[in-house]
Amino acid sequence: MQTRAEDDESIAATARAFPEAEQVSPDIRRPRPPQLRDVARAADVSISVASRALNRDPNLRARETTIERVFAAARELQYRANAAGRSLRTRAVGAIGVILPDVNNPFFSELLSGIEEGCDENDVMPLFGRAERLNDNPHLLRNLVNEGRADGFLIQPTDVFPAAAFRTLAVDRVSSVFLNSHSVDAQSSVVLDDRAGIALATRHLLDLGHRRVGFVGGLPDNDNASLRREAFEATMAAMGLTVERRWVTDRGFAFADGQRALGEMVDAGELPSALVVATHNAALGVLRESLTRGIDIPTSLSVVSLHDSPAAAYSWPALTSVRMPLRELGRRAVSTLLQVMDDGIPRHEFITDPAPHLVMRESTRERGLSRLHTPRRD
Amino acid sequence: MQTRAEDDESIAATARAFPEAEQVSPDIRRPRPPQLRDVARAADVSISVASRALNRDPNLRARETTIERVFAAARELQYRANAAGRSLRTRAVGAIGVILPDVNNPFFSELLSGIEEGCDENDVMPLFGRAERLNDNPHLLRNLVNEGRADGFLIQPTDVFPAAAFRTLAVDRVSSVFLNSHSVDAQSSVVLDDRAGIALATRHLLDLGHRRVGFVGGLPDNDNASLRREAFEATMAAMGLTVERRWVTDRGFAFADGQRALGEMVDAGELPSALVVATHNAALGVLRESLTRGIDIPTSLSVVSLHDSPAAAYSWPALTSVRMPLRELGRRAVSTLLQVMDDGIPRHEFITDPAPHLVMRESTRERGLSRLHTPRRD
DNA sequence: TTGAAAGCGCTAACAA
DNA sequence: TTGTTAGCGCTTTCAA
Repeated sequence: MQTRAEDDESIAATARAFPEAEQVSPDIRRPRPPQLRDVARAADVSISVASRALNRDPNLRARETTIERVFAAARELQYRANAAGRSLRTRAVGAIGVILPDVNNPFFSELLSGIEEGCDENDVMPLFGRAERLNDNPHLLRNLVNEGRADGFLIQPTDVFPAAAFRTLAVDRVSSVFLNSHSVDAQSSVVLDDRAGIALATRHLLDLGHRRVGFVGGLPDNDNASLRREAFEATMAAMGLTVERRWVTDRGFAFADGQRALGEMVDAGELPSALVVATHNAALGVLRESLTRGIDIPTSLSVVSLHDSPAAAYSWPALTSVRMPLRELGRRAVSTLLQVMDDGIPRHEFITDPAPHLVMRESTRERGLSRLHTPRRD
Repeated sequence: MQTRAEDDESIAATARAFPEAEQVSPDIRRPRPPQLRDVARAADVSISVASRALNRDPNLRARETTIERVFAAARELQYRANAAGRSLRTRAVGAIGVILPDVNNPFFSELLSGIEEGCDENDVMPLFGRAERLNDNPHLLRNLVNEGRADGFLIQPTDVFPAAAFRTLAVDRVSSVFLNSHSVDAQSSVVLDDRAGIALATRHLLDLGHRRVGFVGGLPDNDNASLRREAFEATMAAMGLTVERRWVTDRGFAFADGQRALGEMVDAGELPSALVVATHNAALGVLRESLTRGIDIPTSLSVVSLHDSPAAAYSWPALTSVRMPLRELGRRAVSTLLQVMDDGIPRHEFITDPAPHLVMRESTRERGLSRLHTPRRD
């Protein structure tokens, strides 16, 4: 039996642990979610029949009515299999890590939708992570795997990525699919038809009568950047046009790179009459720099970019761009990853359908036409 | 001993199970991650001592060297506790769902960083989800809980949110914290000092000599919008200034709402000399509309917005804005959620530190000053 | 100061 | 056609 002092201390300890316990009613505890055994009981079958019915085990030879009873019970109870129990048994957690750089890049919105669609279709859970986080926490990917939180990864690499973080994936033999990366060390990949996109953008300018066409590209040692530049040069060459060196830049894919590219072209002398910009953010940078420098787009310079986004409609002037099938990229990336996880065989998928599509806005115009809309007064 | 026929059948079965096994070398299998038993063996202790040492169980009375041995072994093996095993036992998974609208809103980048920081500090895993997804899949949150994938939620609600999806959280007694929502039905919340932010923006304009100041606000039945509008009116009143009705709009927080607000103000007649815009995207819309309509910012109209983002530096002209402590909001939201999950007591936190901070760019100017930088030619 | 063992929810091998 | 049961990796109670 406790003394009075002990009673007091015990009460005090309780009070410290629950400083506002009086505000919490005891029945506020969250009820236990329904379990497989509840479903089995409700359907009047054994737990194992319930499990095999819900998982559509082909080896289960049961009456159709029995199976239907199980499903009805599961629906009724809003049963969802506990992920931990299942994962412990199956050594797979039904979740994939999705590592993207720079989540606020406006063009990701559609990619994210596609990935979520693919996940919904295949009943897996996406775990989104910003690539920046790998800098603070280089073991993140390995930890995710070792903790059994992710079965595989979707990764969009960039120039500024900690490549070492991805090496460990190969070492640990974790399935991963790279998004729109033509880099050779991708184990598996799903890529867009960048070549067709750039060709479409370039031909658009040629169709408008432009002949002095420049190219704002990515860093020279980036595989995607080289591919896009080659596609530009090939399209020009197919028309019998040569590309002036001074009108081709390779500063990078970011907003500031686009600003710098246009600035340097201006400083170097005469401008081309039109520019293909290899990526969306750089094109926004070009637009911004043209405002700063008083270059009128599209009257004196037409600009078209690879990749579209909502921000393209918001810019000044609204940006003409080539819309790439990013939603499809996301969906296919998920299904490809699941296949790779299933059989361990690397795959390289190429998305040609739907094809790239030109979205005409205000930043391109026929060569030599004067602008139509209200000029900004000064 | 097996017969030849049995051998054959066994081989056939293997082939069926691994249809393209010849392409996969046998050692390509992913090695089993280290387990607690491996750590225990390496440290020469029992599995239970290892567990209690790693979890810093205060009831464990063990030699310091023993504990150190366990940690050394864990480090050596890169041990990470399997989440499924732990979760099965503890009924908590160490993950929180983070539901945000409109991931590509540029201002989220900093909020996301803060949330990830908070998660790293507390060793929990964020599961990001776009609110749009709740439309396709209204049971998402409940499923996440019933599957044992998330222990609680961080939610940023908006006008277009399926409120019903959140009701179920309360019904199911799932801990959740609302981000910067002053809405009354938030069980718990962490909010910024919007009032101070709006006051700072307004005073900035007043300090520049503006007296005819307008306000571009959110929808009238949005709690945050009302609060911001009241703060604006209070700051004006404190200076003895009245607010003209026609210079106050309540179209909403989106880009297009800002465009529409300015358009309607222009159509209605004389403009104020300065505008406080209650949110970032709407301010970008105001800037865009001013270009369309040939209104020179900041010469004829100064614009300042609540909330800053990288896009503010990219707009034309670069947007002067009030930087709110979004990173801190993210960090505190995580720690608050963990507290609520721990004791079930709702909390309402108010972030005043760091204080809102004015970021001067190009969209505000002293009343009556002509512009300094190179005008855009026409 | 340390260890043995039960049991979390599920799947699948095996038994009936 | 259906049921019983072992065991996935971990934490924690209880015993030593």
